[in-house]
Amino acid sequence: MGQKSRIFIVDAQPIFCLGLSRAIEQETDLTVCGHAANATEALEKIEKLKPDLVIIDIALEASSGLDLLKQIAMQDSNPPCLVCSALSELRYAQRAVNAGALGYLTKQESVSELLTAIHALLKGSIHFKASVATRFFGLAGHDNPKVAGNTIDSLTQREFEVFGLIGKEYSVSQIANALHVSVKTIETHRANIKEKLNLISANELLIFAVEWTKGDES
Amino acid sequence: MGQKSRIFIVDAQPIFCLGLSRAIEQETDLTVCGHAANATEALEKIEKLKPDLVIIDIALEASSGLDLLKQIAMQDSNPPCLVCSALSELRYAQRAVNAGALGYLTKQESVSELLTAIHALLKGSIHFKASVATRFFGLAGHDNPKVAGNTIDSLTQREFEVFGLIGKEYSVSQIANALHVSVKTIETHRANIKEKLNLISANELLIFAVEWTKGDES
DNA sequence: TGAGGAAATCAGAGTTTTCCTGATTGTCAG
DNA sequence: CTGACAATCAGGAAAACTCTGATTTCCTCA
Repeated sequence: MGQKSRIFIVDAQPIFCLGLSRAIEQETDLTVCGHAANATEALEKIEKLKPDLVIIDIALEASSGLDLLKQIAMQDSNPPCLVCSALSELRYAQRAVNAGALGYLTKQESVSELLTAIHALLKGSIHFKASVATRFFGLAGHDNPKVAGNTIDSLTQREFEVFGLIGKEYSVSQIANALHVSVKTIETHRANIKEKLNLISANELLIFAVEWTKGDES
Repeated sequence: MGQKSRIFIVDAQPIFCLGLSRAIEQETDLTVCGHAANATEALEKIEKLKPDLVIIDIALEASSGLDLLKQIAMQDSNPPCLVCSALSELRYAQRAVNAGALGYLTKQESVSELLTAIHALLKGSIHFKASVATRFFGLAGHDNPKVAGNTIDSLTQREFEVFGLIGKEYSVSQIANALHVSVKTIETHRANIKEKLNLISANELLIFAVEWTKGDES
């Protein structure tokens, strides 16, 4: 087999990083070529080291891993990226994919599952849980019309405003008041947003909006 | 020195567990005597193994690490417990202390910081960040009554169950169904929970509960 | 031992939100 | 000028929320 595949890790938790490194180094065909705890450090080192795969957490310090994913995608060497996060894949997998990730793994997953995902991405395929795949990509069924197009980006200007206010925990009536329109209008916007984001209940929408708003500034 | 101090790990993330083990085993005076991913498994093994120290995550699968802390405190051998969680210490440290923890470490902390905390607890002292200590225990000042007062710990058994289900995004009727009681009962519980946690709206309650429960889901 | 309190259960009634079904107006591209 | 899309709004039924109560059971403690 000769050459080992070189993996770069981006994670803000040193202890988790250590575990990840050990799990990878146990494999005969894999090695860790470096790691970083934040986006800027990661971009520099990835540019220089040109790894075969990047494992990246969404929750970094001072920035979102989603932004980092987009920036990596714009680099000359564009290595496949596997997201490994404690955050629920039902809420983040699709955003990760839109940012350029080819796989999503929760930190609750076992070491063997991790290695399976790594090898899948190195062979050029993708890795997601079945639950995520069926819900967002319609892989279980047959036809998948609008598919992955349903993200924040597909929201209209007004819908995005409403979405932002939901994320700030505004009630429907408060939003209507803030935007000087009818409550009914806001209800329609909310329904459209849910449709576009594949969200089922109002509670899901609230949580998604709050998390999105939070992960965007901190 | 002879005997190594034996440490038991309770964490639902296998990869993090691995990192923790490696960090501990690197020390000449420490060893890992076992680990568990959930509360029941942890209680059994701790009873049997009688470790010198337990490192425990708050976000376990299907149950809270806080309950586990309380149950450990009721065992014959009552080993010191160090909480190591991704959740903010400003928000959860006090609850951990009330449940019996002697230290709180975030997963963002370095390996050396981890080892410092472990050695502190093994020597019989406690380990908290200065920011936590001053805020909750008044160590900078003088008097400390019951501090911040309204926490999760003030919830009754039933209220806590409801709180947990809210965090799993159950609707009111779903909770009523799951617990085999009237919707009205759940509404009362929710009102009481809001009162105790100083939450104003149902949305606030939902978000707080989800934040709390985060990590338990898959 | 019995009075008080906390926990858990539920009801009535009014308000708000949710979730369907629609509809109207304007804008802009082909 | 037509069709697609964005933004606005309505009606109505069901669910959830909020408030003010009430009952029962169980435990404590004076």
